[in-house]
Amino acid sequence: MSVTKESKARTKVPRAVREPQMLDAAVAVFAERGYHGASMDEIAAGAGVTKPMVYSYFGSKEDLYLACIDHAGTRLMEAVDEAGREERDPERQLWLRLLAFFRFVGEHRHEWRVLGREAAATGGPASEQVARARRRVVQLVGRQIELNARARGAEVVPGGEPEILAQAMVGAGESLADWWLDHPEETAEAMAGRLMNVLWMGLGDLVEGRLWSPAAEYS
Amino acid sequence: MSVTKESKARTKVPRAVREPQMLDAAVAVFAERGYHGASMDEIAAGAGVTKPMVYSYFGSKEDLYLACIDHAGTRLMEAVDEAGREERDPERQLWLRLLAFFRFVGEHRHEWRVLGREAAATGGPASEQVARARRRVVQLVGRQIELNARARGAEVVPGGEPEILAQAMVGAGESLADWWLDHPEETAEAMAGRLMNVLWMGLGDLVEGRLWSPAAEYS
Amino acid sequence: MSVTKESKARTKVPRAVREPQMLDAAVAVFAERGYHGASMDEIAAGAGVTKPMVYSYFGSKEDLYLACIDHAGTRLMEAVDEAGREERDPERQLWLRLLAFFRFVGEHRHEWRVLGREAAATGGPASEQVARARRRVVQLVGRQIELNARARGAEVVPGGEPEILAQAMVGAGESLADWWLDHPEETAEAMAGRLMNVLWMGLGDLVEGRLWSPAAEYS
Amino acid sequence: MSVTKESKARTKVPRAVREPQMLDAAVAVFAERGYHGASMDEIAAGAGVTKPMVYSYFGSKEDLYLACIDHAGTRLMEAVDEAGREERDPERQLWLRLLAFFRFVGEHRHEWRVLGREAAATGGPASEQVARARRRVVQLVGRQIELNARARGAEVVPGGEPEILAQAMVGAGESLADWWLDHPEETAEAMAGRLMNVLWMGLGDLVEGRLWSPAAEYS
DNA sequence: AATGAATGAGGTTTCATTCAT
DNA sequence: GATGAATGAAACCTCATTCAT
Repeated sequence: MSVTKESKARTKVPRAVREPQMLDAAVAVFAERGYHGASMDEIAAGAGVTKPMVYSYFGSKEDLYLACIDHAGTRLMEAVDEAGREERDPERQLWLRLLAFFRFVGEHRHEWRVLGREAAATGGPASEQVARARRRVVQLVGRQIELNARARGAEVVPGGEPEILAQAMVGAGESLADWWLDHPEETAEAMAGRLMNVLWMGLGDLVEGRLWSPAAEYS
Repeated sequence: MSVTKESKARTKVPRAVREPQMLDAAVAVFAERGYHGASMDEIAAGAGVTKPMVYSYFGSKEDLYLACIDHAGTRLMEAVDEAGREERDPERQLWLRLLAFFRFVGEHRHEWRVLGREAAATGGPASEQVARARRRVVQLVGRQIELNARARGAEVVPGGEPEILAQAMVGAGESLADWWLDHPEETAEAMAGRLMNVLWMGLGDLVEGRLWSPAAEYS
Repeated sequence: MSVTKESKARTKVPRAVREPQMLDAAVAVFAERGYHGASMDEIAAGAGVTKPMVYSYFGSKEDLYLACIDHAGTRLMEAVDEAGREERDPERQLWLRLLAFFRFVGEHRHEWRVLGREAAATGGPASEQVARARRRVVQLVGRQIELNARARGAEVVPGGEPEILAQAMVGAGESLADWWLDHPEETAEAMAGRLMNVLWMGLGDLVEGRLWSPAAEYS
Repeated sequence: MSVTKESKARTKVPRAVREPQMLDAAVAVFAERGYHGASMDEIAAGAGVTKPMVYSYFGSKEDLYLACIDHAGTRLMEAVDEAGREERDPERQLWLRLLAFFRFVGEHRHEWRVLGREAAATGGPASEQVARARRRVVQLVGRQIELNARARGAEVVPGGEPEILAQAMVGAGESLADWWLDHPEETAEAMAGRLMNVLWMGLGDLVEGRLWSPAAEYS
């Protein structure tokens, strides 16, 4: 008399399971289409639920977008933060974190995309949230730079506040990441190395043959 | 006695005048809202005409977008190209062009925006056009780097092909430009100087106090 | 106390009910205005729903049109086919089917209209579908003619392939049907009789006083 | 000093030349797209003039349409009328006029199309005009039938008023004409012969081998 | 006589959002 | 908790029609 269980197995999935599914689907769609181009229909379909479910969980399109920003920002911060936690040498710590950044970008393209500048074009109050999340990343990089400066004995970084340099660094990183997408034969290590070279040694040193290389200083 | 001219003079403006008006309005709206977020109604209103006029002149939203890309890309290229045409010293040429770039960005925020990465999210054949325009910019920067490397005696730039470095450089520039928008108290010279510092001397030099400065070398 | 049921009962009608409602409304509007002249607004209003519902059910105007063609074509075929299924005498079978055709036209003017030549003017892939549906009707008539010819001992119908004669027959039928619309005092039997006369006996016989009449042969 | 004449040769074309050009273009577009589907832009372009010219000549889209109907109707009437003017034998006269009809259709597909049933679907006051034009054709055919009946000694045509038979005849003719478009290997003579067979001899005679043939009776 | 420029109204289609079950 | 059904608003685009030159 009992019906087989699989006939209608889509009922009563706990929130803890449904929510991440939706977030993932939303991140993927937002990354691919942008905020305005994304449709709640596609997001719901991608998560395997119906639209009213999405609304019941996240309230509105904008709120869902904010949740995506939070989600992606937090995960990126965690990955980068954890990467150099044990390391005491600031230069090596920077390297480890740059590497973690590129690995994150490589493995979570979608997440990084929604943090990118494209997202800021929304215009509504979501722009603020995106800007805040991005600023957190930039600040983290800024602190790292400051640390390195202090380690070398400089009280402040000359030539610009650390945050400005960090801004440039993050932009360079994102740009390189984009280039990476079209050249998947490169490794995260190679990409991180390039960024380290550009920023750490400067073009000036590069053209005179002074190369920064992880192998030269760390086993 | 005479009314201000702008109040309601919307009759019979020749095409050569209307078209740039529309292009400007379109660039402004696309920059502010992104491709998907922009509405033809708003663009038309911004140009002081009705929608059908815009369609009669540009055919479709996508075609209008392409025209904007072309317009902005060409103007940027011209500005940067002309800046260093007379200069023979590659380093100073790079500086002049960086400066021209920032001046262009400062004076044509909208134009630069539509060339940014956001534009690539359209998905249609417009993405190709945007990518092409951006690649032209990157290639120009790449050639500049190569020139500088050769001037210093290096056959090739170590640490990565010039195009990759250019990619990072453009990204850093765009990121700095964004930061600039929130800090308008800075001058284009200061911004260009910062980018020059980051890229030319390298963080490594910066933290040891070696500063590149235009004032030091050029009167 | 109770209000009439039809006033505003627009909530939650299941798909199996709404779809035919929409089809009927669409057939009516397409018949009256033609494909280009019909507006989705009017169709939706006719079905008592809003436009998005129509799109959600049928996808696009052209798809809705195709569905109408299918619907009408199938119903006409069924009516005509069923009419003579039990009859063994070919002549009487033809008569029964002609009668069924006119009855269908009389009771479903709209359906017949959308199958008419007007439909072919769409230009898109819908024209193909309309042509196919019409061809099915013509083929059915053609087979009927062939049957009659064989029953009278003729191997082939002289004077033209059956399909061509069927083509003329269908055209004559449609034209008579149109005339009928302006002269509703006539019965379907009278109309079918006229067509039978024209086609069966030929003008040549008619002018010599040889009349075919159902009453003369069938009680 | 004098400019070459060809540079701007589109000024001052007399009305007697322009008007037929426009009518022809309009007939072509209306025939291909139907009333609603036709655009004044396409018509103007097809005539090689600008839209305001069309409006100055014909007033409105509907008026232009009416003019097309008139034009086509008149030309068809003239062609058919002239065909049998000298002929005294009614049967041969019918044959000559049927032939003229098919020749007209073959050579002026567009004109015939706008007289077809498709045109009646406009809904506005134009429908009346179309109906009137069509009725003129049907009446002409009707008179022809009556003439033939009288020639054979019948006072009235039994089995239906001549106009009804004419209606069927015209419908059959139009349908055959449509079929003809897909089978251009047939000649106008063959088509007219088929229609003559269907209508004159009747299926009843055909299936018994009694064929009407122009060669048998007329050289 | 002729036209480039311009528009208001209306077309199809999509989308975020909400009921009623 | 979950969903099919439904909608209002707004998007892109077209078209018949009219001025001003």
